[in-house]
Amino acid sequence: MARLFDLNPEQQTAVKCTEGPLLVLAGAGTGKTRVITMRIAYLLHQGASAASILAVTFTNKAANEMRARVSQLVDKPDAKKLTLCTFHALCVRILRQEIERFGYKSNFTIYDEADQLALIRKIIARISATNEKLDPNLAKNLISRAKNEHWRIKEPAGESSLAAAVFHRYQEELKAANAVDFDDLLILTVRLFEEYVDTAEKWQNRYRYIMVDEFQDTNRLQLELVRYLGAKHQNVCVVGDDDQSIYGWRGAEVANILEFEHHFPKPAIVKLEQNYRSTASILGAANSIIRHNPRRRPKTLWSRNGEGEKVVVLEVPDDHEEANFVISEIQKRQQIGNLSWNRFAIVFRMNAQSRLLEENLRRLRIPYRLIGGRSFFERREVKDILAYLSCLANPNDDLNFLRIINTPARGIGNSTIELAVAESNQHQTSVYQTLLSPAFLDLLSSRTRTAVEKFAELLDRYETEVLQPLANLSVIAQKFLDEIDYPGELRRNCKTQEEAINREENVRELIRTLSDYQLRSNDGLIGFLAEMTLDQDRDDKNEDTPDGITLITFHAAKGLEFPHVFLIGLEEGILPHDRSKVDGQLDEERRLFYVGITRAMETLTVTHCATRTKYGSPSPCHPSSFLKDLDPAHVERINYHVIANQPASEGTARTHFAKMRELLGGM
DNA sequence: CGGTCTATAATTTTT
DNA sequence: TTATAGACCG
Repeated sequence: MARLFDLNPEQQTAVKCTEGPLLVLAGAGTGKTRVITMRIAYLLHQGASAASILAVTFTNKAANEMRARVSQLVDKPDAKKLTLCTFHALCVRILRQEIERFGYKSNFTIYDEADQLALIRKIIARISATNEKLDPNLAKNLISRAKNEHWRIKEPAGESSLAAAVFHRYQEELKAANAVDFDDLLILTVRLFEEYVDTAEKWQNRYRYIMVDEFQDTNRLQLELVRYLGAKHQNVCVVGDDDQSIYGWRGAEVANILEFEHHFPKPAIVKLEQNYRSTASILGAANSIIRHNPRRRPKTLWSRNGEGEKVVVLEVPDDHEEANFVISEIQKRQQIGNLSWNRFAIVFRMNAQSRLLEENLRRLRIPYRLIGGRSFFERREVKDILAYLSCLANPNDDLNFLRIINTPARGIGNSTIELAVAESNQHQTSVYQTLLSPAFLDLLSSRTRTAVEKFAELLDRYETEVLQPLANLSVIAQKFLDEIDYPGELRRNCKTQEEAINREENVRELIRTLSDYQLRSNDGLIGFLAEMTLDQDRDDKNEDTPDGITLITFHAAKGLEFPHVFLIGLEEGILPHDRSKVDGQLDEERRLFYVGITRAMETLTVTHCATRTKYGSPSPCHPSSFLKDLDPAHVERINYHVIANQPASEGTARTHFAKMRELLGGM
């Protein structure tokens, strides 16, 4: 463990404190991931078995990154035996073994938010009276909140009668479809531990050492889960930073980290305050902002990186000028230092703010990467194919079944489907089961009957094939798609050739992903589908990331770092956002600003506009109230007009020349 | 039923 | 400005 000497004293303490509860307060850029990975290596070195170590993260990305880094420190077989995953993946793993106690089958399907919404829409349409209206999105949020708040209580929350009815029905239908949603994964696992002491003990014994990353982002249920798992051995190490808690609006409880000792008594507490990322100026600015939050564990970041340039704060006339200024500033620095575009990030509060930037960057032909936007999985063809595969894995999942029952059209029309749904409701069976029943088939015309029988036979045949132990899933999937002529369907539904080609490529991509999956996993189709649902952020996973300026929201920027960071739109109403000025959410907005500041390694520029075009019309803006808290010792306020009137510097002129030549050359 | 029109509202989004 | 949902009409 010679590598231990690479760590600072606090980090070493955190790594070596293996027994009993441990709270690591890891400020931004203080080497948090390093501590966790080293701690895992240290535990193994001390003789702990890899199978007894559990490390939980929030995102798949974090889990993958951690696994990669641990793999460099420990033996390969050990690395494989570690349980290193997200909360939800851990719950899936546990529930695949235990869920039958709750009346589900172990091949349960996981509904993502789109599935949830589709189901809720269906239910609202079915049960609401004509004069009643309920926004499905609102209903989804109510249901999720109710499930999270009342998971101990069987009765739904006292919402409006329609919402309560939808809630009730929703839960019934999920169960009937042998499906669970994201909340259920946590709820059922916690309930499992609560209600079955022997099972709880089994898992407590399994995981002797538990680590939780980003603990400030855990919600109530995730805390419960950790409490149960760690109850016996108490070797629970949580790592996080209350100052970076920015997901309160999604149910994260900062209290979990602020009151850690209530749940795990007498923990060791280690503060990591030495920052390895930023200059002293940037940290000074960050400290001066976060200091104003009342409920927090005080920390003061410091670094040996030197003072660096002062943080620049600049008021610009309007949002167009803002975009202009930021981009030309980046262009200038890129040119002068011959830097790659990768080193620059522009950070904003709302996705809408990226628009102007994009327009400008496109016009100037500067490469950029826009982070965020959930797309791949919202594409119809991807959803369709996953629905097909889902039906092969769990044909009783009505939602997925109905999605594809007549796609491509195969002679099972709406009236037949309605009849089948009605029958299935009456007999409390799935639509698929209904289709198989002779009683139902007798109700149909001979032509429809043939179509239904053919479809049932098709599913049954492939279901069998998929279940073969040595089944090559991607080959089967491809064969299946060809047999139902999905490519044809795709072409028929596309207006342009271009669109069709694009969608076909998406299909190939998915099949390829399935093929890759099978090379590294033995969990079959069920496992693949779960992974697809639990890891939807797989847009550019395969593509090698090209060079470009990063455009990103404050939220999405957490955990990342860039040499040169521009925080834009620091205006009252945007950051802090108007919609968050109710109850105590101002703290979180401040933390958001803090997160933004601490992304910067070398330079930080903050802009705000005097006027901004909001919803089409210009409206005056005031500087964010947070700006006045910035320690003047680390900040330089620049007058925009002075810069604007400067003649173009040599660097800029050269840039323009180069661009022009490039343009001309291309013609 | 499906297309077009009009009113309305407008963060952030790990699983 | 723009996206979306509901109304409205052919």
